[in-house]
Amino acid sequence: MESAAARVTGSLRQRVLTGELKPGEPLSQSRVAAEYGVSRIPARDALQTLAAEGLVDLGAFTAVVRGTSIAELQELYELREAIEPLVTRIAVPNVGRAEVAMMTALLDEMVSHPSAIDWLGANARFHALIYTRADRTRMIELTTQLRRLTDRYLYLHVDIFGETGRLNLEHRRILEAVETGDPAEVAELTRLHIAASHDFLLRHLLREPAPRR
Amino acid sequence: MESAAARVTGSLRQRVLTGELKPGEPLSQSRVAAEYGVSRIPARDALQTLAAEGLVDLGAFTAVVRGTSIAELQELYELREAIEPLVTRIAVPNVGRAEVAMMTALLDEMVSHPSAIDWLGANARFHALIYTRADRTRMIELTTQLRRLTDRYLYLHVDIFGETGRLNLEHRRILEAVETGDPAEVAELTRLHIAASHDFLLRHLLREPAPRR
DNA sequence: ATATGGTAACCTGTATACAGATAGAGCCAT
DNA sequence: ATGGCTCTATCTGTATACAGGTTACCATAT
Repeated sequence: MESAAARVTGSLRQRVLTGELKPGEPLSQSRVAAEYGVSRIPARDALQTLAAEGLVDLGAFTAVVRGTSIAELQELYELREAIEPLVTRIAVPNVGRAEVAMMTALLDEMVSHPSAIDWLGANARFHALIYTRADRTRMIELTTQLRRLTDRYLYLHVDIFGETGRLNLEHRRILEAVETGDPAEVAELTRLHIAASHDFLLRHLLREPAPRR
Repeated sequence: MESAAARVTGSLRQRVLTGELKPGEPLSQSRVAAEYGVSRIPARDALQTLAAEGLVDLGAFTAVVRGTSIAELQELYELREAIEPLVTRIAVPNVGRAEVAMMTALLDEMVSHPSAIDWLGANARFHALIYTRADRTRMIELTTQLRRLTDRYLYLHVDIFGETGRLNLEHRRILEAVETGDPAEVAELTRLHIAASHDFLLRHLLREPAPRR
């Protein structure tokens, strides 16, 4: 069974990620509680969880949907570029046929032009299939969290579909290197893959009017 | 003013870190609440916070003080070795005389043989003085958290004082490189500093009977 | 027009109360 | 004696209630 708090957390997370709840929007415990038909306690739990994930700010007065900034984006990508290649290097020797098969399927799924949310989901699962085999619980948790936060920038500021071609190609290269079984090569491709997304986002953000609040 | 939840969180954190609360010890909301003379809600908040920090496990039935393992230690140090040199490289160009002066004072403090808890505190502040100047909120937060978790292993399993000589020397080298203003050099010295602590802990842990639960 | 003070609406932190879930002790059958 | 079952202690999740604190607005004074 799923607790009310978990349900609210999951729903709010989606709504913040997709931009339905906009940066700066206040999320009071009472209103969240009323909206989901629960009491304030699970609403409060959900907001605390999301705050720990970095999706909302827990101000003194009321919680607000966290804003975005180029400085934060920079920081998030610096972390991803440091950690994901590390996990990759550790994981690749343990990646077997089962994972390769599933990654191939996910690659097809991404090529078949799904919605943005589905594409990003498949993308996350693609990389997760490698990372899981590193057997590093905390690293994987951290990676998931960082990826969620950067994906938010994609949702909010960018139309992905100009780039899926390049991204699909990079994924194919990564998959090939996985099959070859060269950890350092996969790690380096992963780093480049992340750096490319960073550049891509940066180009779009610098073109936008002003960082939304 | 400090909320009841914050007070409980801080106190429990100390008690878990120093080993007064041992790995595996159950922490029920009710007992924590009773012990601190508060209601269950702030106790619950405190346990959630500590769970997010990785100091307790939030099982289905009751929260328990998180255990230690060589695998987790490995993972924590891998992360620290990846992130702290990165923050260092970014921060060093912004470190000024004020920081160097304070770091010198902290170094003296550490040389003067304080208690383990004070030594570790000064040590944390020493490195934090560099990191702060990187202006990377999330990285610093993450670094703080990782350091706390590894410090716990020092408290639980090791008597530091065999090693303070080496550690003080490494700190002095780091400080010198900071004064010279060579980011790459400070970053590398930091990485080695962390790796040395990892090795040190590992040697002691492998000598112990069994990983405590 | 601008500054000031008071008030109402809203929000959080915390306490208390209740229902459902879980673990462990003891009992029963084999 | 042992395996399984039931019962009770305890625990968590959630609802509701209350006591401050904060914000914003409006009326009033300058």
